[in-house]
Amino acid sequence: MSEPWLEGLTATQREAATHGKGPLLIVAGAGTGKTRTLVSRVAHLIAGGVAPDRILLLTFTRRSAAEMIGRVKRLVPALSGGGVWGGTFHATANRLLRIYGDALRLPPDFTVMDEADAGDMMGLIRAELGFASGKKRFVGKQSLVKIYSHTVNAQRSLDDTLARYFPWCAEDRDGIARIFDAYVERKQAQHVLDYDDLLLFWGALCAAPRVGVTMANRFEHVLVDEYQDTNPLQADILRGMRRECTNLSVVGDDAQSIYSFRAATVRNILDFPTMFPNAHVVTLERNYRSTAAILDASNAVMARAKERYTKDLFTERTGGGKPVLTTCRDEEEQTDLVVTHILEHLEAGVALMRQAVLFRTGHHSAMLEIALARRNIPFHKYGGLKFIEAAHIKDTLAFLRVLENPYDELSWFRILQMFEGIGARTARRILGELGVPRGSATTNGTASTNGTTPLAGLLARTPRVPAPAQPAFGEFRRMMADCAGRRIADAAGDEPPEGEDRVPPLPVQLERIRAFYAPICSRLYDNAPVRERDLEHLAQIATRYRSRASFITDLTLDPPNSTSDLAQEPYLEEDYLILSTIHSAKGCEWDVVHIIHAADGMIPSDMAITDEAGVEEERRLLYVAMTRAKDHLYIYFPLRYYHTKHRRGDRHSYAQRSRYLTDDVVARFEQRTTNGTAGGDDRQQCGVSAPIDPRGDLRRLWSG
DNA sequence: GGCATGTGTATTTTT
DNA sequence: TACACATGCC
Repeated sequence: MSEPWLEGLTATQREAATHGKGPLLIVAGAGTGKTRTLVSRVAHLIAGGVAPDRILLLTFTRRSAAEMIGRVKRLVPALSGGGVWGGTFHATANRLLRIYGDALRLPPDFTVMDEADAGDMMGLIRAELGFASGKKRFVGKQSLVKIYSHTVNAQRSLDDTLARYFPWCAEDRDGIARIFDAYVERKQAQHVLDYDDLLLFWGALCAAPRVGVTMANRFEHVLVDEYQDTNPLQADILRGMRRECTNLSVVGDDAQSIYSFRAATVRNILDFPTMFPNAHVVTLERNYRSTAAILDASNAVMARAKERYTKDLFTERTGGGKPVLTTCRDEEEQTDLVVTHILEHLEAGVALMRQAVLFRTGHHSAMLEIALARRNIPFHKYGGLKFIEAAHIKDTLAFLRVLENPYDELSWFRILQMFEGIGARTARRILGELGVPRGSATTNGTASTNGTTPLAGLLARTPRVPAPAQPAFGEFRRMMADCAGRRIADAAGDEPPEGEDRVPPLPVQLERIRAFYAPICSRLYDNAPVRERDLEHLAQIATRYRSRASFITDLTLDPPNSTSDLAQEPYLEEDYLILSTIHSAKGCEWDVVHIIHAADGMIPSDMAITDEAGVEEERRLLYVAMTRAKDHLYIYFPLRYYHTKHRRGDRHSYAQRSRYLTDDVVARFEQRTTNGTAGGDDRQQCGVSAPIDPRGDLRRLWSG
């Protein structure tokens, strides 16, 4: 065939891949070759003469963008230099705003803050406006961020959002509104954008008369993956990006929409033909991934959904046996069995990388991680806590952030409180002396009052600092001067020349910061050596970057996964098992999939079952998890959950099987119930020598 | 004004 | 249950 990028596609897939101009909606069920189709489509466009850098591919994670572009390159070898714009909505927004931001009077040195930073800023404002010390508890800072974010992303009024999603906060409405006002103003004064701003400003850019059109027309084709998990604001952006040129392809599956907490709505995919008239619709229903038995069980779960939009998937794959539902005595036995099954498949020739353990929340894998580490089974965990959220990482980054954006109050605040004898109060006073702007809600000036930045101010003169902090503070000023490529001025107001060329390279700056921070780290936290290793890891990442700005933004927009101290950094060639939250598993597939903690309260999560929509979304979550499996699917249900961890006795409660595993669903599984002797015998049978945990055996003495 | 202790509360999933 | 927040002591 003369078009290798279309080889092996079915008629429907080919129809989607070769669609000409105008809007295209691909409704693609799980495992129907969606990625394959999208990749082929991009290759087809390029082969047809579209310049790669005039193609924008919006994906859910940076990882999937990179993977897809890699596959396109393999299909179109001529495309060596790359050039296709790929990434998340947020990363793309950041990139476009760095180019076109002038039109919105966006300062060129803006930095991006993550959700935790946003929470801290909300907390600061909440306290300053006097909402922290009332008789009644005012809405907390994390909740404030959630409400704010949901309001912005859903493009609804605050009243609406409160009534519908946060009814228990509705009585604080006026206070919330005041805090939001101050929050918006302060971000502006400090040259910072939060996640939502990235989208909001991109949207505003689209609407700008001249630049908007220029920006939009820069792209001949826009393609969006996982469209079912976009929110109204993102839909608006797409509309703004496609006013004159309507080449827009979106791919999604309403049965896999699992991000409503981010204001994603399935309406986007359902209303696509209305929003973009003359849209061509292609539906992919044939599943190429899973065996018939796995698909049958997955379909059975979805059959009970309250609302269904697509038909059942079908497959012609046979064999592989029924999926296995194992009822375990407790989490410990579940862990034993998972490890046993994994090793069995490994012996049978399925590499660890082809196997995954999926779970609802990050900490559900805690016991398993310990067991894996003990048996020297390498693993890589996706989802859960990011190491970027660790205090020592945030501390270190605060220095870089201030160097990049001297108006960044939160980072200043964080840094100042690292010194002995400086707490919140003193830190706030020093912030004032340095002239860090706080917006007009407080009387401080705005960014450019006296033409000098807070950083220049710090280097020009030492603020009043309590005695215990003084030695370190002097060192701090020298360190910051080094990193900024400046000198400490002796005469006040005598600011040294900019001298950009004297700014040391990023790794050198980071080295300098680490040296300064090391004693602080061991004074502030207990397990300093572990943290020090994390910082080495951070330095390692930094070597890949030329610019400080892109290092900082990339870390917030695309944070590396948690480096669990138990998991030894796996080398690239080395085989390792995948542990993942179900959310992070979206779009992936494995030969063998293990779903653990299929108990009510886990799947569905206790937190999610407050309303029917939540219960339905959790159902889709289980469906997503199940449809990741190609050949073998195991679901585990621990009967008992212990309340106390290390105490004597066995206070426990009995769990219910996940409500989605109804009898008709279970009938599609091979059911196994252990009788308390599962671990040891199995291991001997399959010839795997696994050390037995003495503590586990000990516990059996009083819990069996 | 910093820092430790005690009480109360949210508690998930990700950019 | 762990963590954040607020009060009280140094």
